[in-house]
This record gives sequence, C-alpha cells and structure tokens, in this order.
Amino acid sequence: MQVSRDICVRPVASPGTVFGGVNPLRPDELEQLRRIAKPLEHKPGASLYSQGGEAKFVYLIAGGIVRINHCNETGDRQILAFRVTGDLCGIPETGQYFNSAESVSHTSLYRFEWQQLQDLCLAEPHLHSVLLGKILQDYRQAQLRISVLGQQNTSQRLASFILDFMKLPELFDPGTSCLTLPVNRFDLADYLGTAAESTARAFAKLEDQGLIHRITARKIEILDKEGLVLLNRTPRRRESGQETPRYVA
Amino acid sequence: MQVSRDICVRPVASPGTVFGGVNPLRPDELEQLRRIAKPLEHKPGASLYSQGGEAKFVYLIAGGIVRINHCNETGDRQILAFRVTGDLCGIPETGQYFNSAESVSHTSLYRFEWQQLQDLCLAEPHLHSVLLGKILQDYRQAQLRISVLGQQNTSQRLASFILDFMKLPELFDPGTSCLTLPVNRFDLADYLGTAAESTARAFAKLEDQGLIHRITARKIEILDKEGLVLLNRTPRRRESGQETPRYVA
DNA sequence: CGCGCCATTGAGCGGGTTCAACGTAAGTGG
DNA sequence: CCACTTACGTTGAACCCGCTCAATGGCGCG
Repeated sequence: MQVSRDICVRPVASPGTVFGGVNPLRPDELEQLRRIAKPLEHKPGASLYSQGGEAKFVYLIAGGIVRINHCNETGDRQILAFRVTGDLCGIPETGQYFNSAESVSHTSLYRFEWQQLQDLCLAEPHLHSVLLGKILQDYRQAQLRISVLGQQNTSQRLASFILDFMKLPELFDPGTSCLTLPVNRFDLADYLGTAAESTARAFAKLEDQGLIHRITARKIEILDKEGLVLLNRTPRRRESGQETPRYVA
Repeated sequence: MQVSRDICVRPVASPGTVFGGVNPLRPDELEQLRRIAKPLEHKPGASLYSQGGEAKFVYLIAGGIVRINHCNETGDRQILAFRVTGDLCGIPETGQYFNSAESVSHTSLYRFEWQQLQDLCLAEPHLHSVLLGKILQDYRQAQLRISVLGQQNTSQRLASFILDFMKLPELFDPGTSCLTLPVNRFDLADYLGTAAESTARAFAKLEDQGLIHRITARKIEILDKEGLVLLNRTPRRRESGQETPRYVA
C-alpha cells in the first residue's frame, strides 16, 4: 500500500471557507476571495516554491499535507512544519521565499497572487484581520516547536509529533486507533531535529513502553494516548533559571 | 559595575517612529498611534505580563530588552526570544497571553490596548499592513530559532546568539569589539536549550579557539567574528533527507 | 524475483547532562 | 572599609543519550 493512497483528499470546500476557519468570512468576502483564487492540484513530492525564489504567490491548503523546509548555509535541512487543510504558506519576506515547500501527499491548493491578496486586504479590513489571525496562529505554533526542540528529548519529541498528528482526521482513525504517518523516517528526523536512526530507536522505545504499536513503518496503533501525554510532562533536565535558585544554603 | 547601568536607554522616539521601522507611517497615522499609546518605564526584572493571564495590552519596545518565556506543563522554562527596540510583544491568543515577558534591562515601552489597536487598524489599512509585517518578521525569527535548535550544537548556538546580539548598538561596541551580555548564564541556557554548565563550557571552547575573550562573565571581546560565522557553517550532523540519498550503491 | 530504497538494530564514540566542588563578584551590615 | 553572605560562574568526573558507521531486515517496484 502506498502512502499517497492512504492520504485521501476530501471534498474540497471553497477558498473562503477554508480561509476563514474559526473566523467566518462574510458572503461578499468569500466571493472576492474566490475571484482571485486559482485552484491547483499537486502530486506527492511536488515543489510549491523554493527558498530564495521570487515570491509572487501564496498558497492556501484545501486538502493534503505540505512540508515547509528551511536550509541554512551548510545545506542542512530543517523541516519547520507540516501544514494542513486551512493553513496558508508562502508569504514572502521582502519579495523572496524564506522557505521551501513541497507537497507530502496529494494536495489541493488555492493559489493567490500575494499582491492581489494584499490589495484585497487593504479594501476589506475584516479579511485583513483574519489573515493576521492566521499568521498569529502560525507564529504560536512556531513558538511551541521552539519549546519542544529546546526542552524535550527524542522520545518526547516523537510523542509530541504523534499527538499533534492524531488531531488530523485525514491521518488518524479513532475507530482502530491507527495513525498514518505522512512522511518517511528521514523527513521525520529532520522535523524532530535528530538522526533517522534515533527516530527509529524512539519508535522502538515507545513500543517497548506499550504506548504505541508499529503495524508498518508508516502505520502505528496508538495504545496509550494518556501515556504519550504523560511522557511529555516528564522534564528532560533539572530546572534552571532565576525562579528556582539552585545553590540554596 | 552593574548590568542595569551598562544597558543604557537611548533617547526615546515617538511610538509611531518605533512602530514603523522600515515601513514608515504617515503623519496622521503617527498621530493616531500616539493618541492610544501609553508610555511606560520598567526596571530590570519587572514583569510585563504573564502566560495565561487576561491579555488586554500589547507592548511596543522603545528602548531596552525584554525576555519572552514560555513554560510548559512540567514547569520547564524556554526563553523564546529577546525582544529589542521596535519589537512588539504581548499579542494575545484568544484573549490570553501565550507567553510571559519580563524586562531584562531598564526598559521604555509604549502600551496599547489591543482592542484599540485593532480598531485603529480596521480604520487604517496601511497601519494594519505594517502590523502584519511586524508579526511576519517575528514569525521568521521564530523559524530561524527552530533551525538553530534543530541543527546546531551548543557552541554553534552560542555563536549564533553572539552574532545576533552584536547587531544591537545597545550591547556591542565596535570600537573595543566588546559585547555586553544582557542576561546571566541560566537565562542564556534556557534560551539556547541547554544546561548552564554546558553554556559555560561553550564559552570556554570559543575562547580556546581564539574566537572570543571573556573579560567578565557579562562582557566578552569578539576576537574573530568571521570565525564565529564560519563555525555556524559547519554541519553538526551528516546530511539526511530524500534529497541526499544515504545508501548509494 | 531481485533490485533498491527505507527501516531497524548493534557497537562505539563523543557531546551534553548531572552532581559536586570550588572560584568569583557584588551587596550587606557591622 | 572590610568580612560576611549570597548568588552566580566555572571546572571536574561520571554517566547517558544521541550521533555515526556498519550490517541486516523488510517492503515496494520494476
């Protein structure tokens, strides 16, 4: 069985519905968004845009999963995030893309010209607010990843990843308690900031502890969700910082 | 000599000037911003706001340095960022503060009611864009930290930190090549995602390599800036990912 | 069916954490 | 003004996690 078949694209909503999310848009805003949205389909592995390239378009994901990469000068790759339905990506930094993006599964997208979207936002303050809210949400998500990478060990990072992806109905089947992993071990390692071998060992560890069960490499059964949550509450290191003085008399 | 005296607050500009930054605001926008801005002064160590608290205010830093913390369920603290002149902080997540913030040095701030600022943005689309641009910038910065934490070892993280803070005229004197560190080793460790001891060892290592020289714990001389840059280009791990197949025939 | 990629596991090593001791700097009160 | 106090900073030693190299196993694809 191939991953690209596991990850089905569900019936695609209108760009405005996807864009709005929790902040619903007015009918006229929906209409205006639809006017400048170009629907696209991408096969797994397709490149949406590349770091450093001229950034004319932003993308709204209507279905599927997109991987956001950032490469530093050494060529090392860090996967910054996996983006899913309703997420925006490709917002430029001074005319250039700051990251690269590739589709992980089969993906449905709406493409906007960034200039047009900006113009529309200037005319429609409410839409502007919704856009700002979306970016804020991404910002929070990035801050959470900083915490994960700064404080958690490999098993905990993996547990965080699993718990995050259990929230996606595309990937997690509550009936069988089965989670489909959208990426291979190398991608996962680059996301978790570890080596692929360490990721494999982390899987083995979680399995030893009875928290998960590996059906195949890309399909795991969640045996103890609470245990995964609990694992993440175990501090990796002793406390530090001024609030907790270490050298008490 | 005390740190709080080293970090001088420079002559404070108007809220609009600080807010605009690279995106200059129009005179009328400046005026309107000024109308809802409340100037504040904070001593070192003062709390601006606390994670989970009701979020009514956002803050614009006019001078000084602010530390942004995020604590997870275990109580572990991660310092997400140090914010400086021109930065915004305290933008709420669904009415609550997502992080905590404390002044590191003596700080000059402008405080805005978030609701008022939002209202003003709805009336002034250009200001709205500027705000969005600021948040985008913060988002990029967070993504860069993800890369640093995901890919670099302790020495490299420290080098990144030093290079970042050399950009601040408040802290770096190009004449003597001296950098004033605004925080103690515990804060620095929580920022770098390591233990305080590891941070000390990283300092020792950089000194051994002739890249820096420790004058005091809080004051270092930069001997080889290029060397610090170069250090960050050394990959911590071997490459991974699909792009670079590992098991070549 | 075998080739190739991916995943896993083992062994060895190095970096980072931890615990502990010592050195240092700044503030306090006599 | 100096000794004491206290917090911070550094260094040492031992341990452990995670990285690296290497070999093997599994799965899908041609």
